[in-house]
Amino acid sequence: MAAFDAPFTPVEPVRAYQRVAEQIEDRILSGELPPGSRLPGERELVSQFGVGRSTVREALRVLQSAGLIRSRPGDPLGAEVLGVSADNLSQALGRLTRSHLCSLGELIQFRMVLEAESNRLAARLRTEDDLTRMAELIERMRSLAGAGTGLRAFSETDALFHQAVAEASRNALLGLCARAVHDAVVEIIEHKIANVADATAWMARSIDHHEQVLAAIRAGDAPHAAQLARRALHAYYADHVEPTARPLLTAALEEE
Amino acid sequence: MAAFDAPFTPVEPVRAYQRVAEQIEDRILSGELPPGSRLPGERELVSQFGVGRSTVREALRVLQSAGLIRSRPGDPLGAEVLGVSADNLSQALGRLTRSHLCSLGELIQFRMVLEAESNRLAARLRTEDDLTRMAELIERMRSLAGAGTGLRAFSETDALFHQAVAEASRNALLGLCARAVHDAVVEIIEHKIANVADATAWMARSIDHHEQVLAAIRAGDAPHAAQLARRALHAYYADHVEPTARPLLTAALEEE
DNA sequence: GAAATCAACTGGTCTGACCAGTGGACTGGC
DNA sequence: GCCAGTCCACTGGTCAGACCAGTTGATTTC
Repeated sequence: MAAFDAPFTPVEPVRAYQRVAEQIEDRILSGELPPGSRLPGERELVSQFGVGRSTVREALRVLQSAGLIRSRPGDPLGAEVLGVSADNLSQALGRLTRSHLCSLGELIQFRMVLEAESNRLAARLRTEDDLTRMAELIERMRSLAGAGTGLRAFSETDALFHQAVAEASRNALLGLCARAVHDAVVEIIEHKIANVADATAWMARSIDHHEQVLAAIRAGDAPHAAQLARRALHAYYADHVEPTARPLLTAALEEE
Repeated sequence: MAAFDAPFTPVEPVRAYQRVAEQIEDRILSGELPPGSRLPGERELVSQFGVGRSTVREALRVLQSAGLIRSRPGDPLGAEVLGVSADNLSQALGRLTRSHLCSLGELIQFRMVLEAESNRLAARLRTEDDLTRMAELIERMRSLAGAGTGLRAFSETDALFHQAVAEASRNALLGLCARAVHDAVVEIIEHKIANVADATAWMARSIDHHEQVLAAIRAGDAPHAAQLARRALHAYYADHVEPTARPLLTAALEEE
């Protein structure tokens, strides 16, 4: 049947650097080269693959731009394997936005969807351990806010809380994407974020929000947990998006 | 205040190829180099940037692996600008799955979320033009199924329908990501997809589903439109995911 | 006028070289 | 024995020049 409309597919040449990159990528993704391990030096790879150094280097460039490895001049151990992360995703999302293929408003709306779904699933599937961990993180946020140690440590704990929710939702992909979108958003309106007028008040409100989320998740109230994420993001970002996009953002607010 | 916890950030060296790649990427993303336009030849870029050819080539490799350009040996016009697409996203998602950082089940679940939300928003925001276009595409699917021209053309029209829904939802990002996830899924279980026992029956069911979606969107019944996407994906893929993931997939089925 | 030929390109690859930076071995003084 | 300083082999980053296979368009040939 498949022979009807496309008996043959066009064959395009495979470059040498592609096959080198593929071989290395396969070993990284299969776990044979775990994060933290080292690749041989470039000159060693040259002799192992039987190609020139420029070919090896182009392959390494591709892997590096995909965030799979990192290399440092002078390092006698060779390039370091980083493993797969969400960096590449957020980079791609940032490009989409920068090229005006999608707007900041769409990014925010997308994040509303992801976090809401994360919360919803967490409310249904969370274990006691998940709840304990989330409560711990909120406690840590509270102490950080009290100590006045600045926003950076607070934001890190914030991210950990979201990660804990993602774990409780039993879908790592939701969490990874939400993180990627978050990073892309921060990259775009970073300067405005840094200008939070009163950091203390902001942290207090953030803690309050997280506690509500935790309560909803603990109670297993999936719709409410989802709605909390939507509302919080809308309230926080609505003023930052293009005025024309605001009605669309509001359209994503209610499920019903 | 920011001076408290991180007065200085570490400065890492910027490689020459990075700055070359950045300059070109900026021009592509800003629209100054629209899709279809051509970059100068490598030797020309060498003299414009004042760097060696290997540096230029590594920069082009990075851009090419990001899907922004494409080059072909012997082409006197130089590398072609492709613009931003979802390819990079699906590539990143495929890597996540291949490295077992997320499972096929999570991918499917993620797609359920995206398509459901796309349908929901489309049901609220669609215009008459959107509805007309969707109806046209369903008509085209019907004629393709009747003509027995094979699955490929049918699947293309299918993709166009989903794109039309995404347009109606006024959030391109949802559509792009759904497409990326779709591609990643196809890449993983491609062989099983190709083995659809009875293509005719499958196409008939697909058309039926699309008609239901269109009806819900036309009626403005957002919850129902969303639910249709969830159910269809669940019904189609539930048998293909790891048995342990099935309860999780089912958990994402109902909103309530 | 159509077909075969040719020459001037292109990108892909290889080689060999140099540089700045890194880290371990070696050496000195204590 | 220990620590500081020096040194050197080696790394990745970059450059220059070369060759090849393939494309393209003009030129020649019939």
